[in-house]
Amino acid sequence: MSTRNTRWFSQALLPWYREHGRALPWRGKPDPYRVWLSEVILQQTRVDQGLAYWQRFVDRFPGVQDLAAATEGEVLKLWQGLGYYSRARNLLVAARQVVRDFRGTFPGTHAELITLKGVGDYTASAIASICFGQPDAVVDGNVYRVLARVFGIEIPVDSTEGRKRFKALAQELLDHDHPGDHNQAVMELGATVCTPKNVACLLCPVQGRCIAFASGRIDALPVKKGVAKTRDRYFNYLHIRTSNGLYLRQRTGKDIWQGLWEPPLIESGAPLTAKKLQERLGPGWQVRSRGEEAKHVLSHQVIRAVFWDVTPPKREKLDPGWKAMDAAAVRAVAVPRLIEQWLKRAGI
DNA sequence: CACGCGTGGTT
DNA sequence: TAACCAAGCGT
Repeated sequence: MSTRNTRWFSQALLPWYREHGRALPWRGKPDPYRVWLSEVILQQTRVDQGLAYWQRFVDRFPGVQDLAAATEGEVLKLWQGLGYYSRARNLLVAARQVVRDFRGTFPGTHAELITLKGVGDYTASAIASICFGQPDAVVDGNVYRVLARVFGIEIPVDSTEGRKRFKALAQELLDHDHPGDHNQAVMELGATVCTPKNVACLLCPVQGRCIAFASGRIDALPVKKGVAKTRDRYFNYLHIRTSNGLYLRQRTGKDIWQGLWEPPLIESGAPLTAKKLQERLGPGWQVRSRGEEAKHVLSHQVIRAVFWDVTPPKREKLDPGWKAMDAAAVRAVAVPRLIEQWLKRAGI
């Protein structure tokens, strides 16, 4: 049990936050449903990117019961373009958990909140502190950066030891009288002042006690072990359009874009020539033209996609998982950005 | 517990 | 440009 003085941190941060914190729509009167929605949307996502999505979800699903009654397809469609689609699938699962397990009312403790799918330690702490005044400190990327700099901590934040130490420090610093504002203040400082690059130390309320600032180590903190390298993948999409419409199929399995729709896909270990594709498809298929190539960069993959214009053999039984869709049907299903952009360019 | 999961902004 | 990073989570 540390007895060092930690009060100054919150005492400097809270007034700054109340004057400079952004007026985000879920602040003010914090309704757990709206806060939960914002927290899930903002996982690994910037406020600027997530804000419009939050508004769409609140408009379409004003309460957790409304969301619980939705289909996965509709939730994915509303989520389209935001990435990390497991968040959308888990969002629906969690909404149904709240209705079934908690009679439609969000639970108010960390232990109960964390039972919800897609709600981990961070999100449970955020909801518990912001909506229910519980003394649970949040630790996100902002908190790692702020604490590493202010306290001059060189332990890698992406290590088991680091996660443990930063969590303990954040909990020690937490203002128990204002846990929600305190948590949001640290994150807001990290998002707007104590940023990864272009740090605004001159505007920082704790500059006077910041070890990294005093020792000129702002750019060296926080320490990270490193990121996993990316792999290249080659996607050959089959553009098949008949009088029945455009053929799409839904992605399944553990791969990317689970639950989203795309044209029939042949993945290869290297770029494919028209002849090679023809061999893969088999007799009767016509490879009419090689469409544009699109480079799509994900966090751990680089996808090089080619859209091939092909015609299946007459009277050939196509894969039953391939669905012929008219324009309205295509617009109604969720597609990855890569496919969304192709559809747009192709005028579909 | 190390890894995989999207997209977009910034440098 | 390639690299880095963002209000993390599930497995």
